Amino acid sequence: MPGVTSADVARESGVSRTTVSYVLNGKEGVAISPATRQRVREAAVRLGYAPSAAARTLRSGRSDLVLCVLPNWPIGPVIETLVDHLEDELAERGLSVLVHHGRGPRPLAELWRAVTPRAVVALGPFAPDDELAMRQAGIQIVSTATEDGPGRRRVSTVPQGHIGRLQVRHLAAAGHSRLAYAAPTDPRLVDFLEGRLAGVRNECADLGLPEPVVAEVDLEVTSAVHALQEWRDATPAVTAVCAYNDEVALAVLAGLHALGLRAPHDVAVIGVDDIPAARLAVPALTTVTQAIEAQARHLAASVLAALDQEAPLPPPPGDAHDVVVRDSA
Amino acid sequence: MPGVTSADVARESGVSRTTVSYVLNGKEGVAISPATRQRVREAAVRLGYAPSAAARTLRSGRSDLVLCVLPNWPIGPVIETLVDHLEDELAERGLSVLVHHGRGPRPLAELWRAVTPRAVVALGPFAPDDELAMRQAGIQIVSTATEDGPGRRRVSTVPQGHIGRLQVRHLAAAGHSRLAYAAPTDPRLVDFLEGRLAGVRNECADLGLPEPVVAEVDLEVTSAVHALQEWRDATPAVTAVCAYNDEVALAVLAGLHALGLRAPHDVAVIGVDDIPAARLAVPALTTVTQAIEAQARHLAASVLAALDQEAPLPPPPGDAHDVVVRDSA
DNA sequence: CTGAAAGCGCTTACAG
DNA sequence: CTGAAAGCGCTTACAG
Repeated sequence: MPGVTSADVARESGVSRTTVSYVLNGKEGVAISPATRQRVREAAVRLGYAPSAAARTLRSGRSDLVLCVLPNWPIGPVIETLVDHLEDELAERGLSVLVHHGRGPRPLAELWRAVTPRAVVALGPFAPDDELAMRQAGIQIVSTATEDGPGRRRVSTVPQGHIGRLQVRHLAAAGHSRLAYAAPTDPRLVDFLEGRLAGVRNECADLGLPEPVVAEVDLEVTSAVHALQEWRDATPAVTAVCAYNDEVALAVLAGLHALGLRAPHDVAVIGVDDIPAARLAVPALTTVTQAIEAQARHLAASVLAALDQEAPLPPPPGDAHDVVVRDSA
Repeated sequence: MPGVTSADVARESGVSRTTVSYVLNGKEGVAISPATRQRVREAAVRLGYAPSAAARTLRSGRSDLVLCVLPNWPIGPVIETLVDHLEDELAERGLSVLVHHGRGPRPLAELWRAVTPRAVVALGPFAPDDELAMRQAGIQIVSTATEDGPGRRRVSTVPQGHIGRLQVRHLAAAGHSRLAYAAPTDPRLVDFLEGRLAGVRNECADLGLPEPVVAEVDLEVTSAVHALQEWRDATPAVTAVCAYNDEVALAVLAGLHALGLRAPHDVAVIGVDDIPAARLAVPALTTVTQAIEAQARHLAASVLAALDQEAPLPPPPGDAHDVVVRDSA
């Protein structure tokens, strides 16, 4: 039986729909006898009444949904954790988070129209068309993208460059001067790659180190072996590698092993993310972690600020990164 | 300006809302002059008209949304891929997939009421209350859970036991007879653990091998070292390990290395999932893969079948698993 | 203290 | 070929 309505509850408890609505929504300032309230609530429970969100949304013009649009790159445990925390944070404010894996060429339009979200959290860029249309529909957009569009609230841009700088700083402190960068081959990662690599280059420049040698490394041992040979042949030879992320770093480690070399003795390696496999690598992988919880909290606060209209944006989370020193560098 | 309505389009193009609706929805059987159709469509575009999903849902009682509820366990790349494929498949039928990370203690109720989905895909079990309520609301439930509730369409139950059997079969074929099982410590994985471990036990029994020795291994080297010592001290000593998944297998490999032992010479190891790090391990990890695309296709077909009412359930995907033989076993 | 009524935006019999 | 009207379920001024 799809559909117990407020009218059913009203009939069952002998009051009007108005009263049902007042009681169930805890409307302040309306004096309704405790007995009536009780009766209505019991009837609602007995009947298994659930208000229609569609009707509610139609009436009020807004839902309690936050749409989180994931970008077109591999998600991984970091984003997963971020989304989890975001859900927790927003749930406390009565907002439900729905995630859309924005892969493929499908337009977002159908989706956000279908859910009428209060806000959209974009964990990556999306089409300007979509963005404009959402704005027009009064949907708040909270974006981590780097560009600060017209009216867009730029928020907690994860400073990719900072990650690269941290890698270099750690390596330089350990006495390395000739660095390489192991870039991923997945084209979807290009935005992040550019940010992190720029950080690496800039930090090298600031420290007076030579330009890092860049090579692509996919998640195969042979690929890493090729890159390592190239790096070892450079003059002066590379002694340390910044990897785009832990998986790429794992590949470099595997390549090292295949060549009979050892980290950090022959070549030091540092990754990014601290995935579970990082501490299990041989040698255990030194890596840069991201303070995901802090970022999630900030993201949640930004969403709330966007909804509370002119509330000020929360300050960005402090240094959200840290180096976990293990054995590989 | 939130809200261009069909009335605006009607006014702009000089027709009634009825006609607007007919034209924009491509209603068959109604003869509307091409000129009018054209005019309406242009007006809609010019005004940037977007039909209100809330109104539509209220009217028709159903949306084009499929809610995918993720369970309370760590997601990982396998589920991620599954969801991606599911989205692609269903998008082709005009259905949008929304994912909810069903973690934490929050009830699902608010959520599914808020989106009024056509169907809910449950990648894990959920509370009987929620399930009953959804049924009553006319929402189709497609579940991969093992129990076949009243009226629930059980679907593509991923045969966890089969995974365990494959692991044992591979190890036995390589000449191992005394096996161990490396179980994860995350309590959220207990359902899967039980299924896989039962498969391991049953296959051992069927093959006439002794009971496998079970120990918990978390994602730390020390934990794996302890387990390995226990296994090596058993009589007869363990010569091969089935790991719950690749991450646990990686931990066992790390433990082996810490003890100065080698796989598969001293102890063979086989995982499950074929995560990217598996092929990068030293030695490269032998593992069981799941044919995710086939499972996603089947899941999508099941959803479609559930919506098309009495359409027959698609046949379950064939043997959806395979052993990827690398160096560790 | 409580109810009748309007209206959110849409679709769809039903009349012309 | 096209329009007036009803109704999906809700909330909320406005009257009593």
